[in-house]
Amino acid sequence: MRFSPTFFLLSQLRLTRRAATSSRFFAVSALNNPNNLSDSEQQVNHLNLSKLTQYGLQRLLNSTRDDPNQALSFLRQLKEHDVSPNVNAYATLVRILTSWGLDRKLDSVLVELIKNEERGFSVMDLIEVIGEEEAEEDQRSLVLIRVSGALVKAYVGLGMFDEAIDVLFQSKRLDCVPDIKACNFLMNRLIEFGKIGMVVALFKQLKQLGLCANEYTYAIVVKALCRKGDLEGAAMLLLESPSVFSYKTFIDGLCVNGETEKAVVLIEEMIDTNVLVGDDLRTVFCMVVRGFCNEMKMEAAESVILEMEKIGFGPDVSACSAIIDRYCKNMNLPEALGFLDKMLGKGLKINCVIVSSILQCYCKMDMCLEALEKFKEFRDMNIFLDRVCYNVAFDALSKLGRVEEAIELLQEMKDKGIVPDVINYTTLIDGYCLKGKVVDALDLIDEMIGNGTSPDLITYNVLVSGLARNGHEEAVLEIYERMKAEGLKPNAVTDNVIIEGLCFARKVKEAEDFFMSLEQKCPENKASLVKGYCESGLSKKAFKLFVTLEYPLRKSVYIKLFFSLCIEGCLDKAHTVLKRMWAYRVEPGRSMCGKMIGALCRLNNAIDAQQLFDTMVERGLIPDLFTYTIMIHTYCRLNELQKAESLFEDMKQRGIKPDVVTYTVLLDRYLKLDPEHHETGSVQGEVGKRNSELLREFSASGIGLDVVSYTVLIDRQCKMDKLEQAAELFDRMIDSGLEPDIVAYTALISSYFRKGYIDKAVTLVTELSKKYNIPTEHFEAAVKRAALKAKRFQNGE
DNA sequence: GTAGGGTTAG
Repeated sequence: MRFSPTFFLLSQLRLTRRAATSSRFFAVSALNNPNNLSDSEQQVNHLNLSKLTQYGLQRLLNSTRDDPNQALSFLRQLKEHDVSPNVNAYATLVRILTSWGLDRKLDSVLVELIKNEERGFSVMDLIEVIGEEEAEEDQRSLVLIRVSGALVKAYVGLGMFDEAIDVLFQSKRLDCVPDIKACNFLMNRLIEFGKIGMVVALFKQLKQLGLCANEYTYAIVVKALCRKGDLEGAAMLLLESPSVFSYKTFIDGLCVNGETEKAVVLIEEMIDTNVLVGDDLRTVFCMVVRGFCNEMKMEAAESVILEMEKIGFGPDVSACSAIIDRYCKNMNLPEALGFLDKMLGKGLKINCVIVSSILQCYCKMDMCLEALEKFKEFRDMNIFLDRVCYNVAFDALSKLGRVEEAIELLQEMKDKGIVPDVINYTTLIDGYCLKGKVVDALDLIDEMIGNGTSPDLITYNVLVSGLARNGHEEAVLEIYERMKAEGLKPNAVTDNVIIEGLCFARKVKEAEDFFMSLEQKCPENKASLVKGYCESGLSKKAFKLFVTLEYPLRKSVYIKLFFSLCIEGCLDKAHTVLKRMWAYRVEPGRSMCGKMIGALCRLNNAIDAQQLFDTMVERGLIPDLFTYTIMIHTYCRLNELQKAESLFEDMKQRGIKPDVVTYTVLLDRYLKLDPEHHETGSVQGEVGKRNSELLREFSASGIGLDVVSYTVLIDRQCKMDKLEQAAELFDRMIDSGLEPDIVAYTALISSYFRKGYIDKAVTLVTELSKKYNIPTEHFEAAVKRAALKAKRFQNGE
């Protein structure tokens, strides 16, 4: 057959038009409408297909070479009659499709062929048969290249990489240079699947086989080397084939690998030599912005935006969204909004990507309500919100326990014509599970499947977690089996959420049984059992298991176990957990450090608290006000004033303002430091000096006093026998709207007693007992003791 | 060049 471009085009158009009708219609029309049937189709209809010999079949196929649609129709009808065409028939069909340039049809035929394991011949046989064709050499190799290319694509599409590579080498053996497009396709997908090593090895082998790599091939291998972190190797390869395409890939590689600065230098060179212009330039600028954002170099990122503006790119929405997203991920909402404002002023149009970052930020900062408000605001501003934005709203509502409203929002989204995807459904399923509405969660699974969206591993993990946490162990196991049946291999997370979930539901026995049933118990699973035991109040059992796990664990395991043991008062064990954590260099975050320091301080374990504190600072985590204060408090309690003072200095230097508690803690310590000598005037010494300093600083700071700080000051005056000043402070506290508590009363009362002001003491006692409903008998002994003391004092004893 | 969203948190 002669190849004519016009003819080729026409045939394609016709095929497209026909393909638009359903295949069912196609088959039926072929059978029911005899007038439209070609000779060969009529032959098929009149034959008993199941008795057709392979030879006859091939002849039939051959007779359709002028109409590939009919050839395909045959294939379909044969399948319906359970006839498997042999290798020769397939070779004929492949030849027909190839000669017509119907690549997509060829692809789907080959995918079907590969999937069908009962075909009775190997795919290599097919290549062989096609290779042996008697046609002209040009024609033969054209067909071979097409078919091997299509086969590679088909295998790659099914994730069968080894087979794809075999096809490449097989066709090479038949003297056909592998299709470069297919090779590129294969290598690209290998990268996607993280099989970087295979790409590099394949490239070397193909080059040895004489493959003519094009610029895309080089770019792909550059990408692979960059993924591996081998930037030098990538640079070397770049020199071999320096196309703009490869350069872009390399620049991206630099940015992704934390070498954005180098990318900038390279780009500057390329701008100077006019190699990079237009959209290519814009693209690499965006890469650089993203790179700087990933490296947290925000000034650099923002300056690139300015650079882009200078060149005339205007505020680029992609680059700007990268910056906003980074600020949002850092939970720096003011910067994010400030930058957005600035850019809006310069003509940036806000879009749903930017909106989603901002909404997400609110949620992360535990401001779900605000996120929802903003969602509505943006929606009412007529900004198009896509399924990602909706999903953030679903998540916010779910976390607030308002899943029903999330479902209403889902309807709103659907009404706008947005089809929910697997992530949308997963979020909502999580929402139902969080509320314990597992039946509704299961209904959603059915709904999504009905809408043609299959649950994925995460969906099932969410579901199974919800089922476990709500104590439905049979359902858990049922879904677990269903996952396997659907080819979704449960992963460690699946097993972990089941173990922890069942423990959460106090089904420890079931959790243990499940754990035992696992064929392979990974360290993560054991860690989850530790957490599960903690969850159900079995922290000692958890600890026993924990000590046998001699490898680093998830941060959350240490934290959970640590706090559980602290609550149970098992301080030694808690300490062991902490030491293990350090030994394996598992770093708790700032808030966790703070909490752990708090727990250690409450146990007066200043040494470990300090060590954790120092580790925190070393790792660049600045302790917050609470952490500083609790450390200062602990040192005060342990009478290590020097350490307390240096922490106090330290926090002020870091710009963390001490609050009323911090000042009170320090003042109280100085006050109590030298109680014996308060009357001899030693308060005028070092301690007293510091005390006055602190007081001045405290009042200068403008921080209002609270009940505790008033009490400390009252106590101080009492200890110095300045009872009038003490009483004055007491009144001032009441005047300022504060309610003196029992401690405040007691401080003054005891001084009155001590100094023999029995009447005043009794008045306060009466007031106190009335206010806090305490029977006066509680004070009788004290009153008697005080009265006796006063009498003795009067008698000069 | 499918930016940004879903799982093991107290």
